Amino acid sequence: MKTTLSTFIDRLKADGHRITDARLALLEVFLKEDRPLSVPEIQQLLKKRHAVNKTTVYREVEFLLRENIIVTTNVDEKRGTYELAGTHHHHIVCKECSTTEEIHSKQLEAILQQLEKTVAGRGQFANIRHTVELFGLCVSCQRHAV
Amino acid sequence: MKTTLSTFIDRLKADGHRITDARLALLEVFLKEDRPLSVPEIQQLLKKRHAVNKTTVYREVEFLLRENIIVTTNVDEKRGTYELAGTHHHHIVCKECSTTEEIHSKQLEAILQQLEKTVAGRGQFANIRHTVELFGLCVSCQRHAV
DNA sequence: CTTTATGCAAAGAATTTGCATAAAG
DNA sequence: CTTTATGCAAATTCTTTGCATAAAG
Repeated sequence: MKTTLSTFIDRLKADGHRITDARLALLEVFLKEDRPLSVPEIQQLLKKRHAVNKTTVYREVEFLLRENIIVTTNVDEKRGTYELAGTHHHHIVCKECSTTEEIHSKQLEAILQQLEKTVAGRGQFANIRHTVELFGLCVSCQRHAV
Repeated sequence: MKTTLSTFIDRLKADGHRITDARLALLEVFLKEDRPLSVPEIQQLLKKRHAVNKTTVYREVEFLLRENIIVTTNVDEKRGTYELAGTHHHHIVCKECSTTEEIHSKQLEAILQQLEKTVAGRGQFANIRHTVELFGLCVSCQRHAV
């Protein structure tokens, strides 16, 4: 199934949530960018179309997490980063300039699922999710390297 | 090979770096705790033996990263976390209380190596490293869950 | 109307920077 | 001595909180 704005709107309405300008704006940004975004980045991107207050962005991100519309990624050590949930995949991120590419590996996914099952089986943890990120130096930054 | 304090000291001396109290204290904490630590955590732990200024901790962490003595982990979305480099492994972290357990999987490691090789082969990224973290709810937090 | 979302201001963390001093070797 | 490391204060950046107002349905 394809992820579109109206899918999300329907889902939220069905669960009795309100459709507000800010909420729509956030969803559009996530759909358009289709990559991990931090709150400051989202705010920056929103300035162009429909400025949303910092606090509201933080709260809306929490809301979208609760609704399982977005998930946490770990492409930035120091800031929370989020992306649409449907599109589960991993990234390779440039250590210097943060350029991001997606990585797809069925094999990796399979191993991770198995691992999660094993860990869950031990009974120590439930409700497991994972993040996998690769980091490297992109071509352009390799050239400019010292 | 076992990782001991004197190994690190020798390595640093050999590279012409100074052995200072703060540097030793940081190394000891990393060796003792053997888990991902954030700068605020390190500072807290150091208070007991040999208090080190915040700024110094940040700078020392950068130094140890440059020397490849510690590496970045991603167990905390919002803060930088670091652990000794030799002991490469992954973690499962409780979303609620941050209790951490190690995860070892040769299979996972093998896939990741292969993946890194593939990505490197495309020529777009060099010098690749990865982070893998699982997140879940630990037994104790499952009980207290709403 | 009633509830949920928003914005603003202020507080709290985490991280970084500049500069003067101290300590290592 | 010379270089490298340290500490302190101040500035930045990211995130959270309280409270009053606005908007959704």
